[in-house]
Amino acid sequence: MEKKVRVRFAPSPTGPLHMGGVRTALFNYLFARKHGGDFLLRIEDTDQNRFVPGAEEYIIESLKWCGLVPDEGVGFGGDCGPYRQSERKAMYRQYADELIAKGNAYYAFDTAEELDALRAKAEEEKSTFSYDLHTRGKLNNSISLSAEEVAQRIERGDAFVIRFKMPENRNVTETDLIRGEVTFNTNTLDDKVLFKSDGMPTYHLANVVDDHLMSITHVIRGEEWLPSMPLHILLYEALGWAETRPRFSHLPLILKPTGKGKLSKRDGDKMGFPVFPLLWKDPETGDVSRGYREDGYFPEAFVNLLALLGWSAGNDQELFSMDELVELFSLDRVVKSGARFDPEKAKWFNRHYLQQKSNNELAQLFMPVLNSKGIQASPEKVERVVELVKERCEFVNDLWEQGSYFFVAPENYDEKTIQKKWKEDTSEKLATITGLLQSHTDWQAASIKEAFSNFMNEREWNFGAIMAPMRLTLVGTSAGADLFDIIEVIGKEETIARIQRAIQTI
RNA sequence: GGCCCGUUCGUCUAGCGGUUAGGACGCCAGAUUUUCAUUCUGGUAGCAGGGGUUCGAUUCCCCUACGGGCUACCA
Repeated sequence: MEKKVRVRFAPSPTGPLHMGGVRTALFNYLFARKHGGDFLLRIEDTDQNRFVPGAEEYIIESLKWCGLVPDEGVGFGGDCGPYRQSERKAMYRQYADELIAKGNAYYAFDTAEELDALRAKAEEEKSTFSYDLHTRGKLNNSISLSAEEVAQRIERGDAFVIRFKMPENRNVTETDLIRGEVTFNTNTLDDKVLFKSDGMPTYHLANVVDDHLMSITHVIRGEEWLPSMPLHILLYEALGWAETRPRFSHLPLILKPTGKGKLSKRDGDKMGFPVFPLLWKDPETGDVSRGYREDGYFPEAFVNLLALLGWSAGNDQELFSMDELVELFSLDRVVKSGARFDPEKAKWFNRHYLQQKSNNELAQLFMPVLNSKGIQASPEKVERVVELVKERCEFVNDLWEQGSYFFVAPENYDEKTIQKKWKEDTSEKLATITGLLQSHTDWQAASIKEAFSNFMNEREWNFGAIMAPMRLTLVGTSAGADLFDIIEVIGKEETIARIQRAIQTI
């Protein structure tokens, strides 16, 4: 019988979740849903020094905003708890001890200072220090020291760590679900610390123990973990869990839009796009990092763009709902190479989703923006404005930039347009038109336009020559929605007032 | 330096031995629009290099180059 699929997203609460992290969560979520399995959230807070207050809450809120709600985990309940590693602290030591008993791990008493010195010395000699089969015999550990001394040191309360004893000259081969067969020779690997002197496990031990205890079937994580895969596989073996251990998949990294390396917080600041799902305020420095949500992205757009960063459906489709992603997702369609993030395309996704929204829905999102500008307007008017300007918008906030003139009169007029379009007789003609507007009663765009047209024809005035300056008086620039729609929406009084004001000003 | 992963238009990608190498973003041009934007149509641009294997390589293998990751008592 096939085991039920269980995957986990296991971030460390050391700061806000990066969009790469969200993508990892998304792929895990999609894989779980696709196979009718479970998606868990585990918090890997084994490093007490790097704990950042608020980070855990941020992670949970981010997942919720994206619609990636875990079936189990911190904040979501479940039978395999606790899901916070700091709360599982007590159970890790026994596994470390078991490894020592089996000869797969050993105590090491070397201090951080001693190891630092060794590393520094090696660097001077243009080599690298590695705690491995070549050096372990010369260092202070339960392999080099006598059993008595080891017992004595422990008795005495000397600080120690527990290290994995990397076996000699073994090829560890694994078929990564994304990358295919990958092989490592253990001679190139070092003796990683499994259990720290502060009583906490390291990532490696905790991760393997928890994945086993939580019956995780598939580990889907970033490529930065690929080098530690052999260690993890060896740990499963040493603990006797080889038969049930999970399969591995390593996702490609998300790279900077330009330049070298993986996407970082700095890139967002520098190039003006968010790298975090939600706005984040650093509790230490007070620095604020923008978020996709606060920048006006719709969660469905964010999810969609993330999904396409390293995955494709194998055809030309680029727009997917969450349901479609679940339906179509497959690990073997994940790309192997790193993906440069393109902020321009991100906007394009949002534009698409914005255009899909109903006028009513957008009006409701736009209303708070208006209110924040101190503008009160009827829902009907807001909806009408949305209808007229939404096609030129990418974000809800663009509605204001594109449609503010529906609510407030222009304060100044574009110089270039004045010079190009405002002729000697323009003021006079506009004044005449004011009269026409004054007497017009059927205040509908089409009707006004018709009246205008007739008026122009009678006088043999050039339609275009007068429309441009007229637009200028109402909008302040030569851009904007259909002129007669504007006239209709702002109303007779306001239209005339704006024209008159412009005549006086220009 | 060592280990591992990767390499198709500027960018994201399709391609899984025989294709005019397809799509999308961006960019450019034209059409529509009384303006701007939208929309539509068209265009620009790519298989890193060198060896093999094969009747035939973008596709398979090797080497080189380049890119990326890891190399902590961090995850």
